[in-house]
Amino acid sequence: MLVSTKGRYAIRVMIDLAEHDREAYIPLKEIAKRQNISEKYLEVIVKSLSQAHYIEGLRGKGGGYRLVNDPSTYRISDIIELMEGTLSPVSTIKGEPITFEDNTKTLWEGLEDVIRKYLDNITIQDLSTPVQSGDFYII
Amino acid sequence: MLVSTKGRYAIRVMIDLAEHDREAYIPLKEIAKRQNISEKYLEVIVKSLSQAHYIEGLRGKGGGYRLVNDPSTYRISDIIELMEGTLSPVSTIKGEPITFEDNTKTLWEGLEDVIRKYLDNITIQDLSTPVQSGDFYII
DNA sequence: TATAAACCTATCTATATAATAGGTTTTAGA
DNA sequence: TCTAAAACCTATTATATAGATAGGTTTATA
Repeated sequence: MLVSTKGRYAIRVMIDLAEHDREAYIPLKEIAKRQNISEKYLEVIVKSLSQAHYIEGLRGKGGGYRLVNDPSTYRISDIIELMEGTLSPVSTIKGEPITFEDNTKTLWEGLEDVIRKYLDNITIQDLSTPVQSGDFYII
Repeated sequence: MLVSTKGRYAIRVMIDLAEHDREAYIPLKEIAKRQNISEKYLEVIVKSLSQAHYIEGLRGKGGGYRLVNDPSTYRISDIIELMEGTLSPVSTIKGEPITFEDNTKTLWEGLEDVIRKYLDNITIQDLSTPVQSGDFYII
């Protein structure tokens, strides 16, 4: 498994935020309910997203989270790399890259390459249901 | 991590066999030494390869393992799928495919697709140092 | 008949995954 | 000014997976 629930849930949180009022702060409770993920586990995930300045939190009543930038600027590759620590398809030893035997070195490098190329070209915007111009919000 | 040591070592065993006398049976002990992998752990790996009829073993003195087919017929995708159980980049719950939220379903399917396409087109032969016509064997 | 090999079954340990628990701090609004 | 709602913080726990190891039995060959 290349992408664990942390990576997957992080993407869903970002999509959720992208699909709702970009100016407003959305409470985690709401996201948890919509995405059917425990609020406590989401806390773990948004912490990373927040520290990376992908999202920002506002404390206190009326608080929540919102995206820092436009959904089109968040590449899936970056989110996964943030959450998983790497995009490499093969294991590393104590954080150090493994020493590949020559024969398979290019195999794994090439694989990481196609994975990265694919995920580089997909953004949160691509995965978000666009807010229709006909939609209206109660602000 | 998409590919664990099981998948990686399996590929190395296959390459090792491809690079040596195709008719002869190569003892695991030799492969273990060359590849610097414990013989006991390799036993676990060759068991799967053997059950899948990718390689065949011969017991007793003078025995060992050899490839069943030509190196060009072994796709890396198949070997990894055999060893890891899946080529899917995301986790499954109790062996059942996870139910994806619609937004990201195509994301993960697309990712599995590019991974498979890449690995489908590489065979054990591609990773093996070809036996030169100038080389000679003592048979 | 000794030796070398595959083959078999079980066990083990460390790490990563996936979460949960129980708080403290901050802020808005009644 | 108090209360509610929210983020934020630190620690713990359960389970699964990864990555092996141990100790044997069976089989074939020279």
